[in-house]
Amino acid sequence: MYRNKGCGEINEGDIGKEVALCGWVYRYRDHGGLIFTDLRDRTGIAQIVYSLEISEKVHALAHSLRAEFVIAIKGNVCRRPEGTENLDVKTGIVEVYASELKILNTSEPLPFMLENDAIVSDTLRFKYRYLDLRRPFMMNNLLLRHQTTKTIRDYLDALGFLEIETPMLTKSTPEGARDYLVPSRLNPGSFYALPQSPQLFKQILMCAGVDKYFQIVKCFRDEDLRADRQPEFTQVDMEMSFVGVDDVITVVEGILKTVYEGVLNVKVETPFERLTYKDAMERFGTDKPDMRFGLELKDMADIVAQSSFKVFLDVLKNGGRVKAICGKDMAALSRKDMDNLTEHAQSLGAKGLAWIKVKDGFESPIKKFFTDELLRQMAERLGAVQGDTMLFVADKEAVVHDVLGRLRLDIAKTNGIIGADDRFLWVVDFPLFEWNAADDRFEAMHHPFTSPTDEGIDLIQANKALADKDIATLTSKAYDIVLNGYEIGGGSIRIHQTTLQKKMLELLGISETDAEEKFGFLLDALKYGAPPHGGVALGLDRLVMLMAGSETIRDVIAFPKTQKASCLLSNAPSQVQDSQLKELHIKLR
RNA sequence: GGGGUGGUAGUUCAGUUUGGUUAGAACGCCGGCCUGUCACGCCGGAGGUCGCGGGUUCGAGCCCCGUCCACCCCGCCA
Repeated sequence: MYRNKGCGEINEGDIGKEVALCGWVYRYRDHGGLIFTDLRDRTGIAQIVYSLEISEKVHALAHSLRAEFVIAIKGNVCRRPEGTENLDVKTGIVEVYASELKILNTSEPLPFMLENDAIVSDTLRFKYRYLDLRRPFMMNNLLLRHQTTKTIRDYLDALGFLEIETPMLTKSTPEGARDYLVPSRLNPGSFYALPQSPQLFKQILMCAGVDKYFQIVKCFRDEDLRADRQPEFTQVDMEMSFVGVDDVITVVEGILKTVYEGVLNVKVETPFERLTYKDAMERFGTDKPDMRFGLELKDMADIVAQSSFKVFLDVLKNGGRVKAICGKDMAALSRKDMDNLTEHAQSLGAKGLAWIKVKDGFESPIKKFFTDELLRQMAERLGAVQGDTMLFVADKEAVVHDVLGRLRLDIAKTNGIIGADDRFLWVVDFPLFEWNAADDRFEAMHHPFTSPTDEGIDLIQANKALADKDIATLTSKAYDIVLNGYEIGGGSIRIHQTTLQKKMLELLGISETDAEEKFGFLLDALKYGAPPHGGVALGLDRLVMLMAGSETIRDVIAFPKTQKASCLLSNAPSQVQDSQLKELHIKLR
């Protein structure tokens, strides 16, 4: 027997007992006649004492211990002498007097220190991930992720969901992200694609009568990486039959509430707040607003229309928008600061950034175009008080929202006004289509199987040719779940009738042959009694990242990839032998 | 594809503005001392392809050109 307790599990109840512990030497403090080591395993840290009075032999051996040696000890648990307790450590009331010590393995000096707060470059962390993961906060992230998936599995199981696996070697889909391709040896010139999501298969499971499906599953998208995006990531994928939007939302709210309360012990109020896509864009300039602070975008058109500022007036005349946000405490910024901020806004696509400081009256290069009354009205609408700066963007609506939405985030971060509590939000009523100017056609905003709202269905099935502007106003039964400004999930009610699905594909400009080729198997399945169904997928990595209070999903993925999508631990991707390529009928260019 | 930040000892960084003797610090590492430490302490020591390649120069960590890697962002991510 190596051990009968975890290092972090010994406590006052063990005093007087002999325990056997195993683990890594986290730190050693050699006082000559008395040696202490902090012994670490997954459960925590225990202080081991090696004393000449217990065993000269053990004491001598302990002298040779170094960081990250793997050892097994036996010894008596004792209360620490009064005044030497360490209340920062869970086991800090007690210590173990080693009567036996076995060195199970030695360790070379480490490439970096394992302290929680040690700053280590990502390059080293990824190359020596097994060392990085030994750090308590990383081990905690693994634990947190496990507890989260376990809680979700249990919760969905209790609701009658079946966990079903879908293929990893599947078919390339025409829309969406770039696919990872896998060559088929048995079918020269043909390729599988790794799934971007199990979308079609889960809908087909509904056609099979599975009723409630879920899967915690890897998905793959060959796109550029970000702090919150990896090429392979994990979805909690779900699909349900005979449900509407509210049914799906209720399940997700139940999951998140249970996870937060069960894993983090944080109380969560349901139902979550909901915003329509339109309101989210109007008020926050984004479809994934961070609700932990205000600084909302305000429409200024009616006020600035009364001014003589030609820039604003021209924008309004051309159908553009003039909106503003309140830059808290930004009146103290210098002219140069404001120039930098303007440059920043321009880099985001704005033509410029107009500002009016509230500072013993108003101060601005454009002040002369506004009467005092108009300035007062604008400050009032924005809630701008002494010390604040009003920031204006005038442009096409999309630019105004994008620029102000980002500035809003920047300002909140700089001023530290982001609330401490996590804020869940549903964004609903997404547009059904999105205009793709580059390809000169409409695209599905969510995906081509998303159901329009009921009014939309009526319109589409009225069998009249729809004008582009009508198509653009159609909304869908799609929903996103947003947490602290991150999209942590999304889904929709699907189309379950062949006729409507065909209409949709038509509107998307996907030919019948193409549709048949790409996802004919779904269209077929809809013919044979497909039930109404809908679902959702949660981004597990992002959810756990936010639960862990981390800034990047790499911290909650055991073996993440770099920004160039390589694995520094295994050195993937790598070249392969010519013979392998030959078997796969592939010739490199 | 584009913009930005960084790369100097095992690690984290300073040194680059203004080119000039032997490239520093802290932590870690090695040796010694130490019986109540917990980031133990004290004494001593070792440790460098300044990412890589080229150029300018009497002389390059520092200037110029190229390139690689990591990170952040834009595009992209239904």
